[in-house]
Amino acid sequence: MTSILTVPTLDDVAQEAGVSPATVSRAINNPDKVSKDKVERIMSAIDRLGYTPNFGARFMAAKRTFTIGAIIPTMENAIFARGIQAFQEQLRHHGYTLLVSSSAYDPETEAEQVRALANRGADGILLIGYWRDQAVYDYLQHRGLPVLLAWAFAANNALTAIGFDNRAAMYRLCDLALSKGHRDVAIISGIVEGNDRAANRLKGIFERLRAEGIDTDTVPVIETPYDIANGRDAFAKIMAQDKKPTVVMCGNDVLAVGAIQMATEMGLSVPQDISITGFDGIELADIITPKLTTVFVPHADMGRRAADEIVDMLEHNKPGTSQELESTIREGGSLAAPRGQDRSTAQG
Amino acid sequence: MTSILTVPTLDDVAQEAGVSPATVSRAINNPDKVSKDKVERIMSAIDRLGYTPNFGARFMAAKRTFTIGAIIPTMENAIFARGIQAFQEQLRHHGYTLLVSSSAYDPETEAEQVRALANRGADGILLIGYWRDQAVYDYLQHRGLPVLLAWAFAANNALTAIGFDNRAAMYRLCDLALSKGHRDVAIISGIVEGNDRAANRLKGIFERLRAEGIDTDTVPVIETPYDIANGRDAFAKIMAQDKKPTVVMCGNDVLAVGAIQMATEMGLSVPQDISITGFDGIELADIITPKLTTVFVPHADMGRRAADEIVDMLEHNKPGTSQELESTIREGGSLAAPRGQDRSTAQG
DNA sequence: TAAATTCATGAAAGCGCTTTCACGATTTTT
DNA sequence: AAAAATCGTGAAAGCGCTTTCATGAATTTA
Repeated sequence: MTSILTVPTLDDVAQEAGVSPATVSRAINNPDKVSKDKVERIMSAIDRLGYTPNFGARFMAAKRTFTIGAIIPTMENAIFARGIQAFQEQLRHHGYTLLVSSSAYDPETEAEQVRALANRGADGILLIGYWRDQAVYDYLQHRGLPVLLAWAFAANNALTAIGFDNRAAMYRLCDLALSKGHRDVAIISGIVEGNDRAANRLKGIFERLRAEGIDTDTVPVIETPYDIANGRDAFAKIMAQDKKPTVVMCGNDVLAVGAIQMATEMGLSVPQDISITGFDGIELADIITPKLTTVFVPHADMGRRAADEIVDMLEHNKPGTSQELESTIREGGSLAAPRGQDRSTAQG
Repeated sequence: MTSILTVPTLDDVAQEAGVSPATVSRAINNPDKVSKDKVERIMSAIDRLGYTPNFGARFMAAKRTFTIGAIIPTMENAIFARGIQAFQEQLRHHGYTLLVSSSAYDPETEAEQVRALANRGADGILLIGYWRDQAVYDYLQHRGLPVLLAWAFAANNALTAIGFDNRAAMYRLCDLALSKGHRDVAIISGIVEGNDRAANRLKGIFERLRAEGIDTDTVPVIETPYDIANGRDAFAKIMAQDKKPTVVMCGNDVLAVGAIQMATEMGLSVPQDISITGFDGIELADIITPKLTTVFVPHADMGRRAADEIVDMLEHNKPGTSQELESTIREGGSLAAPRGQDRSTAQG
């Protein structure tokens, strides 16, 4: 047993191995710059002492931490939990550590956390989506910190991003709804302000509806934070109005699940009485009855690729290349032709 | 605009404010030890320069980081995601930062991450459950790092823990099943090795069954990692055997959801043909049809309390006091009297 | 009013590491 | 065999902060 509460330092290792501290440092970081026998002696000394390098000191001296910071809106949504889990695992393979924090969708908190991560020596930062105060991007650039954006992809944006086109995906889903014969659409959207993903999903629906000649000003839209309970409330509110929709398109699966629950409780059967769609393709979508018709996004894959990409950016000190991922529509059964409408002849 | 890629240091602030670095440091950490006017001058200099203290340097000099490390098995299970989210938020209120990593239920990974967190200067560490190599505890003690355990509570254990009694909770749930008339029980358990929560849940069932005079050696038990797909497979396997149970008790909700899905696919209706129970009380439990009869655990509350407790331990440098939380049974409808058994006269 | 405290401040040491520079020993080249 | 290049190593500086210690000024006590 070693002495109590004395953490061995690099100098201790040097002494134990009978070499200079410089050599120990090299043995750890550049073993090929040190003679075989000394490396061995040093390694055994390290084992004997139970030495592990002090992170703070290392950071101070080397300015590198092999740490990536990530700020996500919340861990409570499975899409981020899964994506970040994959991100972390892949990062580990590259020898990097992940520092996560969640901003609870609050821009101020996010900005603060960006600073915190920078000061903790994050070598690079992963953020969700594009929209945020320019000051944040300025700060990051000022500190020379590479940023990678995830969960979104916009073709003509200079920032490196890895994700999918929320607008196009929702456009396609809306297209599917129209093709089944729906013309009366209502929307339960996430909060759009400061959230380009939510905004683009909404935009995707609107664009498709307009292309169909539908006046989007008459389309009921409820904007509410992503939460099952909010999905329930919003659905109830929508169905309380005079003009009832035949399909309710939701900004994500969480809202859609709430909507389905409420529909069921109201005695409406989905999709016979009302169709409901989601977005994300999380587990919930597959467990609810009926299964959700939703946009499936490869979250874990995105996390993995994001890890590869940001490490690549760091190691080669290059800007990074954006990647667009495929999202696919998964038909679960919550979307069908509206009442009195034959699926095969679907056309308004 | 400040110069490119030059992060301001404390010395820069000192110069800008016309005071010594020592005074700046004091103004930041002990403002009452510095004259009013200088504090003001320093603060404005800090703002002007956009200074934020370097974490590594601070850690080196002060040996405190106001950082808590947490290692959870996985972020993919909502129980940890929610608990940790609450833990982090509460920690933030206390002025602490959270560093999370997940071990994927691998003891080696966990041990490694404990070291990593220690070297990053975590002031304290949160771990899940009791069971792990004594070497980990020794290491932690050697480094003088306070540990708090969560998601488990054992009355006569010296380690500070905040959680609930998995064994007793499962005992009660099993009791409920027996009281409905079930005698033929099968179990889908999580992997028990190295997981005291899983082990105790299993133990709780066994104890209750033995108290009823049931030979637990004849009870089918499948041990499998927590995963919906595994729950499905396990259920199928159980129902493929000659002796069919009337109730399948699952180690957590995730397994139970898989079991229900498979039961439904096999054409069995739950709970008429077969009863299924869960554990945890996550969202999924409420969304599946039928809703799960499960043990509800106040995960977010546990996270919040854990934050309070570990901060208290740190600030007052005291051992900390364990807290037992209440878990409650929530009847969802997936557990009912077995076929041909009247609920009111339930008795085998 | 003189002596004793208290207070605000700065100089400087040191936290544990990496890395530049210098140097002698070894190897390669001519 | 001499000159040039390469290699392994150690001394020492420095990263950005906190904190002890010393000092002179302001305040309190006797």
